[in-house]
Amino acid sequence: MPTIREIAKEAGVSSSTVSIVLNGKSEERKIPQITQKKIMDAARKLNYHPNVAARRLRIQPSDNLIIAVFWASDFRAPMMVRFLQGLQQAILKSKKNWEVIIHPYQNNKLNESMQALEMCNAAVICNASIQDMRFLEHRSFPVPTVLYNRHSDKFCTVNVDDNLLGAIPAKVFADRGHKNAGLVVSKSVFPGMDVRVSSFLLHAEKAGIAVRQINQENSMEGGYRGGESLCTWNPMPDCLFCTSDMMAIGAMKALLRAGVRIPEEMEIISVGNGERELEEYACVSLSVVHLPMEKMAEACFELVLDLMAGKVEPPYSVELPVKYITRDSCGGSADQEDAAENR
Amino acid sequence: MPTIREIAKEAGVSSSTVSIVLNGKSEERKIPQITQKKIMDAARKLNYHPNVAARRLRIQPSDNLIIAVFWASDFRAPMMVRFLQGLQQAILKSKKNWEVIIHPYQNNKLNESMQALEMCNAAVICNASIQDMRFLEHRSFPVPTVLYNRHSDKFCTVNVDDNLLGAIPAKVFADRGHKNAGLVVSKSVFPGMDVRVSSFLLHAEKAGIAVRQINQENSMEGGYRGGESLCTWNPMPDCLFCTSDMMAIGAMKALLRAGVRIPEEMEIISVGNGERELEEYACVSLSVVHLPMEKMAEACFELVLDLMAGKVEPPYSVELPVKYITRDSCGGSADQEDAAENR
DNA sequence: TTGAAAGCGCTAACAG
DNA sequence: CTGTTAGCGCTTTCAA
Repeated sequence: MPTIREIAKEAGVSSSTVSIVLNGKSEERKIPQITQKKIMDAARKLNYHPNVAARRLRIQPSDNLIIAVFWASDFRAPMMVRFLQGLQQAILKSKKNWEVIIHPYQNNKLNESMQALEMCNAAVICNASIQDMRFLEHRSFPVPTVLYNRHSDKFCTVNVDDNLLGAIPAKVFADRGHKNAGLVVSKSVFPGMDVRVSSFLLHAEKAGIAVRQINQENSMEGGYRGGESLCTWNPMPDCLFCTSDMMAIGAMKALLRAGVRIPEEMEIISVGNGERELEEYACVSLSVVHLPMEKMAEACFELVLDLMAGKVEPPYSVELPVKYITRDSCGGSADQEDAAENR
Repeated sequence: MPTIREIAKEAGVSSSTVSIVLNGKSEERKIPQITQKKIMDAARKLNYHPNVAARRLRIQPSDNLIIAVFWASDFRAPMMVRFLQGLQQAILKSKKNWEVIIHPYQNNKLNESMQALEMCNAAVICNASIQDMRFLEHRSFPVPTVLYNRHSDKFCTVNVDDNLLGAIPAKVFADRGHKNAGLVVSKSVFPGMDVRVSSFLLHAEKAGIAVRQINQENSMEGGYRGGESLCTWNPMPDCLFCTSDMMAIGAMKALLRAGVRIPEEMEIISVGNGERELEEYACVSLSVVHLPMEKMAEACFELVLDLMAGKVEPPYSVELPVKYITRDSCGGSADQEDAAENR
């Protein structure tokens, strides 16, 4: 990367003149057109880009702190919104001046994004894949860092009980007398997901519920395909557990379209990882095991603060409770009539 | 903000020792516990936070460029996801090393977030309110900047034709013989929204369509309330235009619950500002005037590149076409049977 | 109208 | 084990 001095040499002027021109202050400093042009040409020729760190160091602006959130820019991107909301809340509560920057990264390529770490005062790393985790464990970190929804014996982390996330729906289905469950899952991208699934399978088995599993993409379309294949089974299951809201909504659409009545003929529970409204305003409002992402974000932030204050030493893990939210798609306490009308 | 040197003075050591300890390299450099403790205590006492710009300047890591996206962290947050996808696409195409950081900011408080501008090589500012725009117009910018979905005679901008966004649904309704329309809108947060609404009103009037307007919050809940009040009208409208997907989906739920058949008794068109799947997998798939956010993001990025290469001078505006997407909620070319089944 | 020089806060090489 | 020192790239006086 060329510096301002190289531009100066190329243009045959001093570096301060270059700085003036490049910052658009030619007028007030009365730099003649010819000089300006020489400089601009040189800058273009050398493909100059200002070094932002140097500029900032010099300008030395505000004294607020920067927290970076690393988030995978794949199918999980939509969930960033809930996390962000929680984080903003926590920051407001703290009454301190924190700026948030979100750094989207490619799955398995967290290592390529690490330069951003060096420009912040604290970091929360989310969605790390197994490979990304391996990278993280082997790296020394210049800033206080918290991991979201992962386990580590090097970092501070914030988690939920993945076992419960699978056990609760199994128990609800058992309590409601179901014996034949469908399970629509997406490809596991971190160990916790496997835990959820195997926990569901385990508790279903214990309760004498037969389970058949469908693997699909984590999207409404994937869920729709899952729902379609569910319809071809004989006998059809009488209940369905999906590991994401997206898939549940897709599956619901496929089932309704095939004439399956929800919840009368098929009760559905999902892992509540999407926006609340998405669940509430689904064709049939969706019963979920709520993943408290906003609360988790708050916990991440508090952990960062504690880490910085030396109140906590890594590794230290916070685990938040999950809760089952009953809506129309399974056990809806509200009027079943409404649910029927909604089909 | 205290510096490393102040810590050093406080602890009675040199600044390099402080640097070593604070970077967790005490072991390899064999700094004794006592010294470590002195330093840590001093740092804590003075509430030390490293200056990230200085660190970065020194470390001088990768040579990739940083583009910052400023996005309002309110009800518009979910739309960030689509923008981001488009941006990532554009970056991939460019074959250059760009890192994206998203900087969420509070509506009307863009000015407080501007320090982030100084740490990036380019910026796209989105969702600026009128007040934010006023601030922007009066400020000189150190980095190439593009405005998303706004008009300016200072900046480069990327837009759609807001007139069309209102005119198209009016025309579709007219062509389909409707005479009585509902209009659910959220509070205007930038002039373009007013243009969309007044354009719809204008073209509806021209076509002899009576319109009644409901103002609601931009959310599914707001849409639901809008749908509820629609049901109380006499006569009920036979078509509905919503200025956002969220509201349309909420309204649809209210209407279906009230027993209104969609599209037979009520055709719905929305401004397609949400995720495609959300529209496709709504109870009745949603016809929309598609807002090409991904394409707009790409255009923003290309404009940034052109700006940096000197191929373009601000102000320069790019306008992208919008297109009407027919789905079941209005004129669904597909089988009406399916639509009926979905109720 | 332009250049020389100081210095932002930090890290790392090297010297003690 | 710890301190001295150079310098990252930039902006901004101040002097010429």
